[in-house]
Amino acid sequence: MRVTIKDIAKVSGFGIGTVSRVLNGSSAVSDITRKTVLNVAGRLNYKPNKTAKMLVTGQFNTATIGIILPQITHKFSLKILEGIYTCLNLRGYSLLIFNVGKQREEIFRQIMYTDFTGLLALVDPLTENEKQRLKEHNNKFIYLDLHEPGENSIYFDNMHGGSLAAEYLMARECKKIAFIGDLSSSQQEKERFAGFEKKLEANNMSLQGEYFIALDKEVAYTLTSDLIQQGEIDGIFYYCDILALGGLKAKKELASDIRIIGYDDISPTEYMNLSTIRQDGVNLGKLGAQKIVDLIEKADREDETVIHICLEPELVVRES
Amino acid sequence: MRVTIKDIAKVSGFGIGTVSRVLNGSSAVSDITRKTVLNVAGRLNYKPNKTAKMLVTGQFNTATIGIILPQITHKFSLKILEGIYTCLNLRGYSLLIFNVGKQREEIFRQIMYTDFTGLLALVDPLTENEKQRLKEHNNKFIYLDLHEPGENSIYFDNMHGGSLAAEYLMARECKKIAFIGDLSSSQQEKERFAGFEKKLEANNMSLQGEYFIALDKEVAYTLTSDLIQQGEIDGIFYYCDILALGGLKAKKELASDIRIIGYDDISPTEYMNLSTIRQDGVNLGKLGAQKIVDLIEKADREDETVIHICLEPELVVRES
DNA sequence: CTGAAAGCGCTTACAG
DNA sequence: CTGAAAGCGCTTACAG
Repeated sequence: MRVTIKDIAKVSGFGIGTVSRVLNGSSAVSDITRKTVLNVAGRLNYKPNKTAKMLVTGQFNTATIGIILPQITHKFSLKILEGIYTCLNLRGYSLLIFNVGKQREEIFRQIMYTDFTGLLALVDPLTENEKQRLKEHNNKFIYLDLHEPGENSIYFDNMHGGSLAAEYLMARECKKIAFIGDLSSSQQEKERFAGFEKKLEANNMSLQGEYFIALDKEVAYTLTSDLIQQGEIDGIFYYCDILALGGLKAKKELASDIRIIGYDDISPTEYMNLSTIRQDGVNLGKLGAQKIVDLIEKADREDETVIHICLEPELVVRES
Repeated sequence: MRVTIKDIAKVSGFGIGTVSRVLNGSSAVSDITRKTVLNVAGRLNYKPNKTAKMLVTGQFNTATIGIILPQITHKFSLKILEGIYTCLNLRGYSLLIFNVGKQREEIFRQIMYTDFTGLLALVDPLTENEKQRLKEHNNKFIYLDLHEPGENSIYFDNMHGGSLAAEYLMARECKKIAFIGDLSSSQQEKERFAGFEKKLEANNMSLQGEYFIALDKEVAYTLTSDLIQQGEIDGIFYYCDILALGGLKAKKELASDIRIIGYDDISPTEYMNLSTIRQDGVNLGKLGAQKIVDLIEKADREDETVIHICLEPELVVRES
């Protein structure tokens, strides 16, 4: 199979101890020995086994936090990642982003064999089986931007965010209000929608339309154009800024006085003067990193309180 | 020190084989044994040593690419990261982002003890010593967004980018041109500046001012305001969009007809109608990931050609 | 169902 | 300067 120092020893005629010494560049080896061994190692295409090296030198404790991050493409995920990274850097931890392209089972197999110390799971809930396996191996984990009773979770109050959006629209005299979401049907979306609808109903208004489309600016643009031209709608709440930005384009092009509001406050939103519900993703990431590190470093204590931190979003009023 | 299965065996009275069996949830153990062992393990706060487990089960080959990423906060770095992540996901690799907050030496110590297979180094050149250590351990690496003769590098043609910026300004009748850079004095900046200045000189023009400021929108805003009010400058090339966005704000507020151009084409740039030199960061990241994986997977072959890929930036003309 | 033993690939005193 | 041996913490046939 893989070539080991044993093979090098055999081929070169030296003992494994000597081979090890030259490979580590340590002092006491004769020049000729060094050359022969290095030569053989090269010919055999030797690659040291770091695992064995770690075991014998006792260099574990790699101080690594793993994260499961489904959609790095989404700007908002990147904010969370930025927060995590920043905090971890300060605390002296590296960050291992698990491959999510693989089958879920494959990820977990990998996790179980990786010497990381804590896990941050974003967005996607873990199955009972997965949680079980993590716990068996004494791996701490925290949900980020997602919550579940009984599990460590740090998340945003999406219900409240949804209700803020409803208030924004109602305060601007909108009477015929619609919701445009995406197809993910995530916990976040469900809650934003629920909070939104509930607030509307509390004010004796009912939703005039709800649409679930691909998470794509252009699709949102087209849909919004249609809606404006049909004239049945005068206010729209978009599940997130990506969609709202498409809507804003339609609103501008048609010079419509429809009111619209997005969610997240990602980078272009401010520049575009789009009203939105801001979530502090960087802060969520920082908090998550901080808590997981705390959890690990204080792991001895029997402090079994479940972490549940709910961050409040904030209405940002601009000119949309 | 750390508690091992040996300790559990001693305390519980069972052999280490049995302890191992219950810890792995494997079949053949009596219920009472399982309970006792689990109990002892719990009391002793046992944590399995993954390194040993890996060694014995032969589960190395963690398929992990490491990266050294100095400034994740910079939007452009995030684009590269996005590209890397996307490609790695497809190829079945995980991504380990090394802690850069630590001392450099500490990072390398960590790298040497981490079972990753390839390294992508962004922006910051490695020292001779560091390169040496990587090579000794047969770790492949590629520079990203940075180049160095003799080392694998994938990077942008910053000289050309600088000259494109000069052409943009000259084509718009600017006669008194300035450059605003940041304090990093990075390879990127030097080359953009050099390309810019050279192109100016080739057209018998000379730079009317060069300023090096903090990488901060507000600082760029203030400086640009001053420059506009002094009236000595009619065209500015900014090292990157972050700075140019500050300049754009000043231009708009003062309704100046000064011409400005940035670099990178990060997300808000398009929305703000700022002209810029676009670099495809996502693509750079993808290419880097692809090449490092190729390098690893074909490591046996004696294909020692140094990789040097230079990506061309592109002028994006908008209304600034 | 359980214990003793061999072994994963490497390092490092210890003799010589 | 070099070899033989012990050991890192764990798993897994092999007997019993």
